[in-house]
Amino acid sequence: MTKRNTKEIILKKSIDLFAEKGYDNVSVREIAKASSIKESSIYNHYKSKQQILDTIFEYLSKEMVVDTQTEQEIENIVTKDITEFYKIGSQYYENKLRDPTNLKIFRILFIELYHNSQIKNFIQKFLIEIPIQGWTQLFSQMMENNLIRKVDSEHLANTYFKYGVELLFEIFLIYYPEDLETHLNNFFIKMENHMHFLTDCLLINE
Amino acid sequence: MTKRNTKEIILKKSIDLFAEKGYDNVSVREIAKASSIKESSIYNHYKSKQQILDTIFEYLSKEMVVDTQTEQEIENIVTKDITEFYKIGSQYYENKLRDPTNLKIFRILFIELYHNSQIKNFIQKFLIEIPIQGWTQLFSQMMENNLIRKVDSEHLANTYFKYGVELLFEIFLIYYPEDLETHLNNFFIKMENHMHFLTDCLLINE
DNA sequence: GTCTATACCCAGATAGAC
DNA sequence: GTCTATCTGGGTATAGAC
Repeated sequence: MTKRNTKEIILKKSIDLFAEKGYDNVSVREIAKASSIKESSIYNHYKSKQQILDTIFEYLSKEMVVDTQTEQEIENIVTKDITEFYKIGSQYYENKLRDPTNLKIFRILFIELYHNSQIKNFIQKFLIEIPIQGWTQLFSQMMENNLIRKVDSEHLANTYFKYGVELLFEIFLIYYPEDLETHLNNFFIKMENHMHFLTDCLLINE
Repeated sequence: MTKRNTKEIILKKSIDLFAEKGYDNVSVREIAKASSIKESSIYNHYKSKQQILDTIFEYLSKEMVVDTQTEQEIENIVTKDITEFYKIGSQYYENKLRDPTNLKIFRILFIELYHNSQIKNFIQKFLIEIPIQGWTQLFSQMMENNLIRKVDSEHLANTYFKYGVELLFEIFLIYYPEDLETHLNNFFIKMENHMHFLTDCLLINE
């Protein structure tokens, strides 16, 4: 049974530790100890501490790819129901955030954000540009379908989604890891309430 | 002229360096070099690196105190003009954010937030609780004055202000220090636009 | 109050035996 | 592939002369 996959254990334990204390505040010695291995052995699997971090980001990048099924769903919205719109638009993020490993990696992203341009690009893309674009599209459709009044759809998308991003900053930078499950559940509830609040404000008066 | 206030120079240079690279990534050696002094001399003014950081936070805490004049102004709103409401409500934050030293210290706060409970409390208080409370009060007044439709004023406050906090996270964690001036100017413009967007959505139909 | 010199510790990483 | 042993560098902080 040489099948004790050391390389993967090192990765898992690194994710745990980086998420808890930040990359800089975790030593290779700690990772080694957590992995029940000697420091030097780590270098048989990763050429440096940095490479462990790179591997983690690589993993997440693959995770975040928008599958073609979701893309299709967004394209094919013909329903007239706001709830249906909401479900389709939020499903993608909910799937990603419900995964425990992803959560830890997100925590790492938020911690290291300030001095890592790779992360900056990632966050800008996946937490700002893509979502705002998607929600703008969805709100535009709602307006065309006369579900809500016609206003600046991009500003509406920002109003909706930046609220959520702020909540994520709170969760990952302030509350983590306390009551993570609870905060996350509240997050989804709040986002749905927020959507209702906004669409209520924009109801068509007939 | 023994009036070359070393203690203050050390503090200023520390603020610069911590804001640039984060507390952990700045060494006492660096601070000494930037202050044109030897490492050991720093310990004549501060008993540890940590104490320099404490002094910085102490400074900001004094800065952020709400003066009684502002409090009075908020109490005494009798005007019927939305713009006037907005000015009074946002003046306090604008004053704080226009100061270059405060900006650097805010950057430090955002960087160190994830592992410093002192900062967590500070941010929760000054960037979440107090503002939301203040804006809730202001929106309530607007509703009583029939300037906008009656909706959940606290949710409206969150909708308004969390948008701004998210922008601050972007500015201090992603864009800093590039085009800081520009981003800050845009921030104030965006916040005013956002206010108009929300109040427009809630205009009374007569 | 500032200096030189240094103590002491822990970081990341490597060499080479098994 | 894992170990022991060790290198090198940089970190915070102190002692004691001037």
